[in-house]
Amino acid sequence: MKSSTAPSPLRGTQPHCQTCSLNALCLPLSLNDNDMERLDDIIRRGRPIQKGQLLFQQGEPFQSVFAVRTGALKTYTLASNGEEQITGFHLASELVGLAGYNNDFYPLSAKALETTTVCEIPLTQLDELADELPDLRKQLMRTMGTEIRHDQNMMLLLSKKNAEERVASFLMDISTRYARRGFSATHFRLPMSRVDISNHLGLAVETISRVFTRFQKNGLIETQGKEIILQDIDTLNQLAGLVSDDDCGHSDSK
Amino acid sequence: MKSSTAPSPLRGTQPHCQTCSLNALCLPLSLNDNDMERLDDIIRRGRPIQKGQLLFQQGEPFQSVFAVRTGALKTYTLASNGEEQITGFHLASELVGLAGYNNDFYPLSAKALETTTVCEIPLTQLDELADELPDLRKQLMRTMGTEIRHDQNMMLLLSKKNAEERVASFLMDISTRYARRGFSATHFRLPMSRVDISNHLGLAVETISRVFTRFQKNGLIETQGKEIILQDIDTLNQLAGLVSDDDCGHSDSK
DNA sequence: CGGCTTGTTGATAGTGATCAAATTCGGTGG
DNA sequence: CCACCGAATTTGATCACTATCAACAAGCCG
Repeated sequence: MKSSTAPSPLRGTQPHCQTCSLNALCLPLSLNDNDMERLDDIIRRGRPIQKGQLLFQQGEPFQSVFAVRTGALKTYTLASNGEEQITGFHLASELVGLAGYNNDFYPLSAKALETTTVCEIPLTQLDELADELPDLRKQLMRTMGTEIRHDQNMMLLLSKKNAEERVASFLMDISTRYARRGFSATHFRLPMSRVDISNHLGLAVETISRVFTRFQKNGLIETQGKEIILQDIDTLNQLAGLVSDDDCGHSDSK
Repeated sequence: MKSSTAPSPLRGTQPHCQTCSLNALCLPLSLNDNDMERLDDIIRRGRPIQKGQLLFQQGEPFQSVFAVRTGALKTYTLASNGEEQITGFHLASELVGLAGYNNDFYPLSAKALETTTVCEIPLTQLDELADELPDLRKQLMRTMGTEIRHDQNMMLLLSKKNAEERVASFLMDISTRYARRGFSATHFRLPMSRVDISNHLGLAVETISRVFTRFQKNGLIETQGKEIILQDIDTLNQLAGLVSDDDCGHSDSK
């Protein structure tokens, strides 16, 4: 049995899944103590990644999956003409890289939006463990299923929503994810730049800026640089036409 | 060992994975004979679905995953305002429904584009089998990974490409998938309507129609209703800015 | 053959992109 | 602590792509 002899959160201290405050949200979710320890054994914790640094790059050999411990990442794909599309932002406890499963090479790149620490999970070992721990297998597939639903919601957003609806959807998405982590759902800091937001939402930067100011004039939000306060969640939700990520529109409709 | 006593393709004949011409593309891929038989045992083959019929509907209890045997399906999600976004078309051998994994309810609907037969795989049994057959588990995860990459390519298309590029991408995607099934890559029949295409690509029907005629004038394609001939694949590919679904942009770029 | 759905073509308009410029922010060094 | 520089953001003016509206043609099926 491992003992955590160093309770101080100093750099160099190796944390473990068992004591990680995120284990109820992260991959260990639903694993029993024994299984969690086996997962913990294959995880590598490296030094922090600085803002702007790449965690992995499209085309590199696909070797590991990552879980964000602190900080935030963006993942993006490159079109052959060089244009990039940000496919997602990843906050603490979220898994990055599973999109590449079945590929010898990463099909996307991941870059740190701020100083970020991650747990690295080597693919070969994760793969072996997935065959031995049914709960882990299920959790991996659940994570992939969630990713698919998220991406399909993004397709809907990109193909059917106008600029205001996109921004509202985006804000509510981030809000929900912060709330799930125990942070305020109405007052938070956006870790990404306006350019990143515009890229992700398929809009021009200028449009993001204009919608933000319009929302502010209408009393929906309050912004101060990257700090943001959601003042009228109901209207934002309505604008977003949002269906929360988990109920997937299951309702009495029709 | 099962024997196929009825070689005639009459209705009512129950085919099996072992003898299915699609087993090299479908879920049984990479399973050995023994494993394939166990998978085959849990599969149900029902009567054909007629054009326009629903295979399952968003919000219904999530009970089964399906593999298309013949025909074609579209899957789509509904926004809360009722607008629908077609997230994908599914041809023979392709799996439908995995996007809902981890959900108690289907997060999307599936409708037949033409008379279609499917293999139904009950989720609980598939789930059990996935824990017993490592190859099946890997294949399921590969399928989900492919779906994620496909959806992320769609995000790029919807957010960065103009009308002509979208249509070219679409045509090349369909072409590639037919070719993989042994059909012509240049001469095929689109199973979906123009409206479906426009919805999927985030364009108006009229725009689809106009791009088709423009392509025809420029000698890129030849159309006759749903029949289509690709006459200049190189230019189409270039327009698509396409990166084939499997190499995911791995190249010497940069 | 007639009614209805699907697809095509034309004219116009609107949303958001693009170009240009001003302003603020963030970090750095004096 | 403040001045300064480059980057990020905001604001304004104009343009373009594609949506929308309208009408027509062509399949499709009873």
